Amino acid sequence: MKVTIKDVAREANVATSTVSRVLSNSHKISDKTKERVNEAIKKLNYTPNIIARGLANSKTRILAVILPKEAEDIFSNPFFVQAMKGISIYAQKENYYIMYAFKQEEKDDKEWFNKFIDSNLVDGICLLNSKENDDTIKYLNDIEFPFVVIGRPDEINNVLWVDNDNVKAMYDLVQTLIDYGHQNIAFIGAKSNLNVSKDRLRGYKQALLGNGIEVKGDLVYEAEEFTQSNGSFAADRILSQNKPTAIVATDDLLAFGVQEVLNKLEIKDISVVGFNNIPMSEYQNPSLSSVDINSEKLGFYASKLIIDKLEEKGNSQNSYIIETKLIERDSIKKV
Amino acid sequence: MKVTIKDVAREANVATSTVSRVLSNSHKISDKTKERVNEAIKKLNYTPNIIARGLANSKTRILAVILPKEAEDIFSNPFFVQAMKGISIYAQKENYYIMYAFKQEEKDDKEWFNKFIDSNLVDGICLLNSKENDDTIKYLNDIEFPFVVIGRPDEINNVLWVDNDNVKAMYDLVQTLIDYGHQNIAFIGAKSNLNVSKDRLRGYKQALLGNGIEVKGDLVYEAEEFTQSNGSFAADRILSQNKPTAIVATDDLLAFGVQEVLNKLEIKDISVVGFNNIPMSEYQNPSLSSVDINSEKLGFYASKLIIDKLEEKGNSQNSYIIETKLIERDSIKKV
DNA sequence: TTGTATGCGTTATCAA
DNA sequence: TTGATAACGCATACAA
Repeated sequence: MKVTIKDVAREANVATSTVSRVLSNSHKISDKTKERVNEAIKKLNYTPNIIARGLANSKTRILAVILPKEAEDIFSNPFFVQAMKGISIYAQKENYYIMYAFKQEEKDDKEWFNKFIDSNLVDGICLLNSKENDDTIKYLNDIEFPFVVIGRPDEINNVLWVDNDNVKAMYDLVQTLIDYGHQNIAFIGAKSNLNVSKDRLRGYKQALLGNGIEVKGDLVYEAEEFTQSNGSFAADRILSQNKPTAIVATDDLLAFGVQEVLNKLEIKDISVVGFNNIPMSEYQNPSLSSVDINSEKLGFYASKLIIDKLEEKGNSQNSYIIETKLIERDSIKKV
Repeated sequence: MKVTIKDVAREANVATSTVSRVLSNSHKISDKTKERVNEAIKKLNYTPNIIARGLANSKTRILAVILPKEAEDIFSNPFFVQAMKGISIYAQKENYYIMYAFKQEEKDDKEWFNKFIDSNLVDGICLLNSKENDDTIKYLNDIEFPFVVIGRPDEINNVLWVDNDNVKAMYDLVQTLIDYGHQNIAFIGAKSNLNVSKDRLRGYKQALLGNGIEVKGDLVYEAEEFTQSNGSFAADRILSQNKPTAIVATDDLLAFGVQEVLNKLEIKDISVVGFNNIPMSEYQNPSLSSVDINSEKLGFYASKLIIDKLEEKGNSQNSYIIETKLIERDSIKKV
């Protein structure tokens, strides 16, 4: 039989409420009873029943991580697992539990969310959506359910979010390339409707303009999907019209495609840089330089934001900008 | 305010117990009250409180998925996310919830597990360990807590598990290569102490012997880790001693390393096949053939095993063998 | 500082 | 077939 607070109370010769107080470290309790109770707890190997506790104070300390139903890259992009890792690190530190679920079809979206929400199972939600400007953000906002988003949403008011500064990340990258002597730099992106895409393109343009370099249309290509084949296609396209000395891609998979083309054409003097720094990048030929977006930290601070809010820790911000880091490898050549 | 069973009872003019019965579809309840209650439920938009329900019948319908603390490949190997997806599909179908957690340090392992178990939060555990013969398997078995393992454990008695038939998977692969005319086939593995490694090596040997082909020591190399660089090292080693027409690797990352060496040496007539069919394989040059282990299905049936056990659905088996499938791509050449 | 009693939202037992 | 009520394990308002 499970040992309950009653057993501990009996063992320590106190009331259950006293045990409860010791558990929550109430300050108005004498040291000696505190000690006695703690002894009993240890002796009986007592662990509080989370469910009962949850019922009593209508808080479960459970978070739900919502994964995209079928992001094309959820299996190839380590972002998701890394973010989940980061989330769990802070959560565990704060004694929170984490559930996960893959998002459902659009139509029964609300109904499905309510299963989590109305059932009182989770205290907060962490959205790992790839799609931005999601209906669910609006919905959760409307019903005032606590949630946090990884990726800056369009409507910022009242929503917790954490993201990289994608303008700056790309700006810094391009600036570095310019510092290395590159003047003719191409840009390959995908999903141009995403904020992250827009921001990275903006950073690219700003860096060029900031250095008095013209932004040329034939050096910019935005593909449909973040895939290797789209990257190859884009590279072919750009190379047929211009001869850049460097190509930046907003995703490593795109960059892989670029490298594939360059290798096939035996072009060795074009630098390539990707984004996300997925594990495979290191093993490309040449090893691919990439901007690491710090996925684990994104998750960590998302977790922190939502938990701090739930715990009503006062002075908490409502967003974090996570720094990125250019990992320089062989694919960057100085001119 | 949340709407509870009481509100429904009042609305429908019945007792709470009646509502509860309707909820659980009790057969001894008149159709007309059933209808009346259901109307009230719909009208008030009532959703049962999972926590209260959990307390009342000491079952939460929550499963916990335990991920390895830091498997070297947890971020690069899509297995984990795919398995989690599979787990969630069956779980959702059966109205189960899923939590996840990364395994902790060895030392406070038990203590950490007890947080899940003694706290009555989860009904069952799903182990996604890479390490086999894990202490936790013994522990969970000892305390008789329901769990399922992906990957056949050493001690099979009473433990639920799901796995591929790794002997057969490799046997079939090698047999296919032999059918294609290959006679000199090399084997590259890693972590030789794992069951999966042993099984795949066994399958390799059986296929060769079954075809009257001698197993040569200089065609077999077992590396430390499942990494690309280890694959390269192994390929170098083997090529320095022998000249196989095909190389099978027990992991795609190893195979990537093999391909890297072959490309560098401009060898085009050696077939290469990997295992796990990670997304990148398709984009290798040449595209890498690989044995797909059906991760999602592994997860699905793991979920099914543990849930069926919890639901005490009688005639359930205690293990499933999930079929594998050779995905043939350009890296396989007929001799 | 500690104990008593009540409630959290369900399910289950016992009566009716 | 339905209703009243006692659990489930814990937290807390109120008393002492």
